[in-house]
Amino acid sequence: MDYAPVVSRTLRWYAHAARDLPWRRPDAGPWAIMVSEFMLQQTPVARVLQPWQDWVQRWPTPAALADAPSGEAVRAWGRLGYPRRALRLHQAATAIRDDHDGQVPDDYQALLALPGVGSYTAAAIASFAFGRRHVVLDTNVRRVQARIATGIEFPATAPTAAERLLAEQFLPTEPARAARWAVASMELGALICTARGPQCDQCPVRTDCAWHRAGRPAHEGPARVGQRYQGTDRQCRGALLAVLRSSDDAVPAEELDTAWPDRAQRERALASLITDRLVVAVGPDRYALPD
DNA sequence: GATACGTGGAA
DNA sequence: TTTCCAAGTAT
Repeated sequence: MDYAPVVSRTLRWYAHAARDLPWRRPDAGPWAIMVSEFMLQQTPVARVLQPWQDWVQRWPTPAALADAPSGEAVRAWGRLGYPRRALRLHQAATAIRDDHDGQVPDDYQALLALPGVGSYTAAAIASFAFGRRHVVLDTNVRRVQARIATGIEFPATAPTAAERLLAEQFLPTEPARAARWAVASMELGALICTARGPQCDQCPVRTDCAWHRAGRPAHEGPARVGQRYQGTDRQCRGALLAVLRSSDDAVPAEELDTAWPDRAQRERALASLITDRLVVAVGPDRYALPD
């Protein structure tokens, strides 16, 4: 199948419809882009904008972040969620400072070796920051591909080998064009080809879309497993960490007690936070963010 | 491959 | 009010 027309139409659409996001501007370097990619993992753009500004201003280089205590990274992460990302970004910054002369690597494999960088993020940084040709397969692109090429409303739970092969067929040969396709196809998924209420009437490739041509058939198969939050260990961890973030000093255990009434769950969550190195025990029954 | 891992806004 | 889901990674 020749997807060149799909690529061309999408690039033409992106040229006028793209959002003006700060990490896409010419003055955003590889490090600023890398910070944005960490923050955007499972987190909407709207919630990332302010924390990203704060981070790149406070820590304009990987070395600047690496030289700060990891607990400060966790504190500055605020309520973005998944605070292990802050820790891994700090670890990645340390590796870049120590092993890459302070420069974000431009090579996919070197990026992939960094903590918190998986196949998506490595490809995204290589593509967006360095103009390299890579399949950038995020949730948006997967949904766009599923609809255009496969004719189904939603892709499988996890990326498959078939999806990667399909993505290769879309990817233009020329690196700069491939990089533009990567960001443009993500944008199409984020703005038009959305999970709920897709705007097919505004879609530049609706005539190329197998799902649209088929009359937008509803998704078959089991509904996705819902992710509960209320009452979970994750919520408990979040509550405990919020207390520690708000304090400049170590916090006595009694103060954590007030943040989560269930003792067994609280202790289990605290232990897991310590295992994850998001929290350290300092002195008898006192806890703090790590150094 | 399934599961754990935060948070908040929109439907 | 409940459910869905948002530029994933690590185990």
